[in-house]
Amino acid sequence: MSHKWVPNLSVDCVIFGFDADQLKVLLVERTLRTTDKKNIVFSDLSLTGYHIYEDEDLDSAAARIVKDLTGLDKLVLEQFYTFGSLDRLEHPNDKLWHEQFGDVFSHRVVTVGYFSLLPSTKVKIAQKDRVVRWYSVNEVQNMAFDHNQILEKALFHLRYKLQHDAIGLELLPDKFTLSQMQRLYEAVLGTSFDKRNFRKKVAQMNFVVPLKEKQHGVPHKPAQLYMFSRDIFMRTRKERPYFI
Amino acid sequence: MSHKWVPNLSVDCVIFGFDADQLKVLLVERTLRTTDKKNIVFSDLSLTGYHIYEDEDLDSAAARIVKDLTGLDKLVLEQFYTFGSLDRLEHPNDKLWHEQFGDVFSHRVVTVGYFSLLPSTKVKIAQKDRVVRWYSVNEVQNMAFDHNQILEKALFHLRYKLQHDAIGLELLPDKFTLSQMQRLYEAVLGTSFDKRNFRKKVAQMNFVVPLKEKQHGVPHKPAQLYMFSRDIFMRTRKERPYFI
DNA sequence: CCAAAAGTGTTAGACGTACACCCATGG
DNA sequence: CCATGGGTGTACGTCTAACACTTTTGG
Repeated sequence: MSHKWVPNLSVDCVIFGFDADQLKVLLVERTLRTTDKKNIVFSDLSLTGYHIYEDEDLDSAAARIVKDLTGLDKLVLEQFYTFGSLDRLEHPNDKLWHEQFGDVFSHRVVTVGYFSLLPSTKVKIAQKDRVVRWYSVNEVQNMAFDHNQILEKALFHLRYKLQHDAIGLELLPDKFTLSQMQRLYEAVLGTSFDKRNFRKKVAQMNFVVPLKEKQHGVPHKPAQLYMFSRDIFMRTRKERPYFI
Repeated sequence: MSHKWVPNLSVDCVIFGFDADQLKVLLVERTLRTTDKKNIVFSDLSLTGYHIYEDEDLDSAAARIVKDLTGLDKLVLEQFYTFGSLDRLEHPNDKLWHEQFGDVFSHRVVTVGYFSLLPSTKVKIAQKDRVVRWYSVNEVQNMAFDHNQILEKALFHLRYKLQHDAIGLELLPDKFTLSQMQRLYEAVLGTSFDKRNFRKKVAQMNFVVPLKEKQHGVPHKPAQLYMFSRDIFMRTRKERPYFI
């Protein structure tokens, strides 16, 4: 791997996570300081992205970026849209930011958007030099570059995938309860479901498998735990597309 | 417009058309001749694409390419996927083709795929220097570069759009019969529908509007003509997603 | 024994699917 | 009058949506 990057091509990854009852997204703080490093000019948030390398294809670049940030590989990672407006890096803050690098980014950069799903509890974020945190998707505003737009489009695709591919199960921990699953669907789709009807639907999804195990130490009736069988899902996905 | 193109970024347009009962795609002949121009080294087919210009965004590049080829603007034109494998231009024929241009394309080119829909009868193809024709999507094989793969992915998106956005109506002429519409859906989705059930569905789509007009000069009972009201479609699309 | 979330069935209406015959026209 | 595609209704089964109470645990 040469690590010589292509100046006008990047990949941005929208890493979604789910935690208790909120849909989260993993973001990096971008802080511009004065040259003496004493004062902050501005500070905002950006998606995790980087230029692609000359000898690396798009999917690998996305996988590398996610791996570097979370330490995880083998995530669901899917390309959803490519952004190439002429003005995508033209906000005043973005220009200041680029000046820091001697203006090497002055031309238009086309970025390929990928999204990734994982239970937010799975991640040990190990970054010394950058502040990386989970943010609730509802609370993020005024991100760097055109990243609000990219997040918006990623959300749209996530909602679609959740309804057509049942892929949202990637956002849950390995063992989960049906209530957690329902809260995930409600958080992502922004609706609410009837508990009984939701469970009837799930009962038809034979890739959601009950375990011989229940919750422990909860101050109420312990719930049945389930797992997602990727295997059964792959074998039966064609017979029937599942919707909630 | 500077017309200085970006060497590692292109747009490829998959232009779908529908004609009687076949789904077609507009392709360009790519013929490599020996330097004395007397003999043909090889000849195959490619999608219509070109590099983007430095001062042009992706959507505009796609619109320009379609306009140059068909003379039409204001088409449905939608980005569907971006292709950036390292080996996408590595087939022996593709290498020979590039050598013709003194190898300027020797690095990896990332291409953004767009698809476009129109009734194939609407197009007057006006190209002196290139052979451009409609081909049935079922009959095309061994296209240039990775264009088979791009067409495959475009087809997938077309099928999806047809079922979820009723956008396939763009493929029909301004006035059409319900049988034509049914043949379109059958050709694109590769299935067949019961005539009565299909018509019941269409009856629920209030953006498919009956005209005060019938077919003329057909050797059978003349069919009611319909039009697609983009206006009604836009106003009602949120209330209910339509599927066939 | 209280609070908290888990778990469970029925009914009415909408929708999907299967199926066969008569109609209007041009030649 | 024949060939061709246009046009129509019904019945059955499945899916959706609305709705309320009992259970099990920890504190």
